[in-house]
Parts: sequence; structure tokens; C-alpha cells
Amino acid sequence: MPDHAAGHDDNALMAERRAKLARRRQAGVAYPNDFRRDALAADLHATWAGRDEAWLAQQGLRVRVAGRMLFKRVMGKASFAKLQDASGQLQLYLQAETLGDAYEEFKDWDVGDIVGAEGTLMRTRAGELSVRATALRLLVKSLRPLPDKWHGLADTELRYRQRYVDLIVNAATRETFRTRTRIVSLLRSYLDALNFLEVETPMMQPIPGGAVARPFVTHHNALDRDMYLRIAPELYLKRLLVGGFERVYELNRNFRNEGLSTQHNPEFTMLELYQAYADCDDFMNLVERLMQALADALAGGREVHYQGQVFDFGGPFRRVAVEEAIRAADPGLDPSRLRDAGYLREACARLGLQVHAQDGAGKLQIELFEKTCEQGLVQPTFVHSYPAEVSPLARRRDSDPFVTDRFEFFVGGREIANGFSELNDPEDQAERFHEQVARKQAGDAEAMFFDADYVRALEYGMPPAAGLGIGVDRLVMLFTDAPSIRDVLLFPHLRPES
RNA sequence: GGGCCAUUAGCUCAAUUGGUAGAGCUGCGGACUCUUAAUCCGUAGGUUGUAGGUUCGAGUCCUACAUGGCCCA
Repeated sequence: MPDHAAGHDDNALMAERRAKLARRRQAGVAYPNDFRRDALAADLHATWAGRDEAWLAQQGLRVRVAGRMLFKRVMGKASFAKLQDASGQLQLYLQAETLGDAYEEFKDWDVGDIVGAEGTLMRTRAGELSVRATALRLLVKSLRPLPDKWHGLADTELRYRQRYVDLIVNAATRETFRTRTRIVSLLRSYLDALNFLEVETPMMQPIPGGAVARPFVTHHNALDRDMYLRIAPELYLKRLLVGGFERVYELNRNFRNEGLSTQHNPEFTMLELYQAYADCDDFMNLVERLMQALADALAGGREVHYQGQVFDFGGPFRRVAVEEAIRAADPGLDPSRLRDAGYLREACARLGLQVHAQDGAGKLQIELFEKTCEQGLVQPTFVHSYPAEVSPLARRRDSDPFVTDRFEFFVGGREIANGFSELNDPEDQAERFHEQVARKQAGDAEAMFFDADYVRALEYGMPPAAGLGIGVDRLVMLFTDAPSIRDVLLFPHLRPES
């Protein structure tokens, strides 16, 4: 590769390193790939933790290690360096006497270079396990200097834009993403153990559905038609219930065309699961057990510490209906008029909420709920009995068709999960789609499309079922104590660099 | 979309009412055979985010823009 990338941000430090690289090129292979290691730092620390200086000196255990040199201290004819591999760090002890020419070369290497070393294990007088090197090779010349060794990389923008640097220098960042992977793995094994089948459904959809959100649009050239990046897999997963898979889940990316914030990234990871012959209550119970299992595995108990707060997952989690929550937040409200759109519209106006003319009592209830209740839902809480108006895919309650058997799960004032008894009445579903289309025609860009094939699938008969979505990024934020979604996304979306 | 804050050397940060842009780390040269932010001597490093404006003079004051952070919608 030409070095045009250097350009404007090249500087004296980099020029120095480029000159060193040029000398390496002249001397032979600049980027060798024939060094093989036989040990990892963490394994060595664990294996020989109990052995002292004298014992190790007597054994003369030979090891070959490799990693990025993050520390270099030359003291005349002896030096120390510290290598970081995927498992951790290990110190090298280097002596001019044993290394000869290689020692002189080493003095020319830079922090950030990737180095391979062979030698015997030893312990320093301070007790640090080290490798007394007998051979040393520079494997990769690093051209860009790493951030300050003491202060590290603190600039949040650079941490997000150059995550590779953040990962090199910040152990906490590496730990966050290992935890993320572990959470995803725990979710899968939890559901696999319950005989759920993991499936993959289209990311590109001719009709985006399954959620109320603006989609990204793209174009398929061969078909000459627009396609949408999915906002949810829901309608496809329920087609699979029709097909006879009675327990399915999908854990993958959704895309929603909305703003960036500490809580929102345009692409985010969602777990969705569906189970035949189960209902809303079954899934509240499932969420409760799942959250407890995660807390046990990740926090070592039922208390989860997050941003100075403590969440108690001991259970049973509080369960409260939307209307109860609204009344509790504002005792002045007339309980008999909570389904009166005009009355609710006035209540919204008093709070300075901007609502749409076509919003009915259900939608207005949710506006109130989000404004007055959501933030206060700090401890694990299920909010249930959501209005049918804002739940176009959920089953109406038999005893009260104004609401659906739907819940959302909140922790720390944030929605983590959303589940409900599924609407499997094709005629009711068709009506709900028609209402959505009317909203879309009235200018609501987030309203749903009419999905005729989905209705056709329901006409074959979908077993009674419950469904659930869990926001994986928010779950990871919770268990890694991360204040921003960007802290749990390896490469969060930012505005382009200017 | 609105408000507030930030942007100075590769990294982390200073710079009094508007008066010659500095330090530590990194780098470079040198000393040093068990260091732990090693130490010691010397030295280099800048279009102060961008574009305008006010002023004898702008890192500092004003305007716009860019990017990020926080809060609000």
C-alpha cells in the first residue's frame, strides 16, 4: 500500500518510524509471518503464580511469546519491555550480554511495535513474572505513536472513531466487549436449553414491518424496486409459527432511520422470540427468570450496580398497568376519564406535550406515560395492559378490548424488553393494518405498511402464541455499567470525519 | 430541531484584564545490567478545529460553520 494515508497528519514522530521501516525493507522481509508462539501471558501468570524467583531460575522453563510492546525501558546494557497479547501482559527482561546484536536493534524499536521473544521464565526482585529473553524479533513496525502511556486515550470521539486504539490501550474497553459477547452467548444458551430454534429471516424486506419506526430505504437493481432494511423481524418469525416451528428466536441487527443519541444507534441488536401456546404472563415470567440468570452470571448475584444506582433483581418484579402508572404519577387525574381522548389531550397540553390531531385515547395515554412515568421506573418493573391503539400486532384482552395483553420491561428508567400475546385473528390484524395505513396517509412516517402476505399467513392459522423483543445493546449497557450505547458498540455511528 | 459546554504539540493538559503559545509524557542525542509513571543531562516538536470580523495587537472578544459531550424536544 502506498503511504498516501500519512498525508496531513504525518509528523516528525511518524517520519522517524517510517525511516526505520524503510531500513527494515532494505534489510529483508519487513512484515514476517513465520514466528510461532507457544504461550499466552495470562496462562503463564496463572500457571506459575506460586513459584518464586529461585525455583524458576532453577527450572529454566523455555517459552515463546509475542505481542504488542506497550512498555520499553532501556537502562544501558539491560532493559525491560512489556508485551500485550490477547490474554494479558507479560514483561521481558533483556540483557545486552545474552542478546548481542539483537539488543542493539531492540534499542531502536518503538512502543507499539509487535515483537516476538523466546527465553526462560524468571521472576524479578519485585516479584514480577518475566521472560529472560535469549532471542528477540521485531514482527511488525508500528508507524503511529500510541497515546500517552499514563493518561491513555481519554478523548471520547477518538475512542469511538479509532476503536482499535481504544482497544489497545484501555483494558476496560476490551472487558466491555468480552462481556457483550458473553451476554449474547448466555442469551443463546438460555433459549437453546428451552428448545427454541434460532433462525435467520430477511434483513432486506419489500415491506418493512413489526415495529413503529422509519425504515432505511435501499434499491435492488435487478428487480428495479426499493427494498427496506428491516426495522424488526417480527412478521417473519410469526410466519414461522404458522409454518409449525413452535419456538423460534432471532438475535441480530435491526435498522431504524432515526437520530443518534446516547440511547440510540441507527443499527442495533435485538433478540426476538416467539412461543406457541404461551401468553403475555408466561413471557413476563420468562423475562424475570432470564434477567435473574443474567444477573447471577454477570454480576454474581441479584444486585446490579449501574451508574451509581443499585438495581435489585431478587424479584418478584413489580407489575403495574399503564393506567395505574399514569394515575399514580398524577393523582389529580380523573380515573373515570382516562380513556377520554379530549380529557387526555388537555392533560398532555398542560405538560407541554405536542400531540397529533389523529391521536386517540390510547396513543395519548402513552404520551402521558412516557412523560410522567418512564424515568421513575428505576427498579425492575413490568408495565402491562398497553392500549390496542399503540399495539397493532398484539392480541386484545378478552375482558377489555381497549387494551392488549402486552408488557414492557423497564430498568433504570429505560425500556429493555417488549412482549405480548400475539394477535392471530387475521381479520382483526387486517383492520389494524388499515388503521396504520390511514395514519401513514395522514403523515405519520413511522406508521406501518399493510402486509397482505402476513395476513394471508394468519389466514392459514397461527397457533396462539406470545412474543418478546429484548434490546441487547441496552442489556449490555446495564451489565457493563455503560452510560452510552456507543460504549457497547464496537463501531458506533458518528458523523463523518470532516 | 433548541440550549449549554468543549476543541491549543503525537497523547494528557496550562497560558492573569486582549500584549513574545508553555509543561509532562512520547520522540531524538547521551549516561545507566532488576525497572514498575525508572532516574539524570541535552534537544526537537504549533496554520491554537475551519472561515470571517473587531483591534496597534486575538489562544483569549464577536459572527458563522464543523465535530464531540451533556440537557431538552
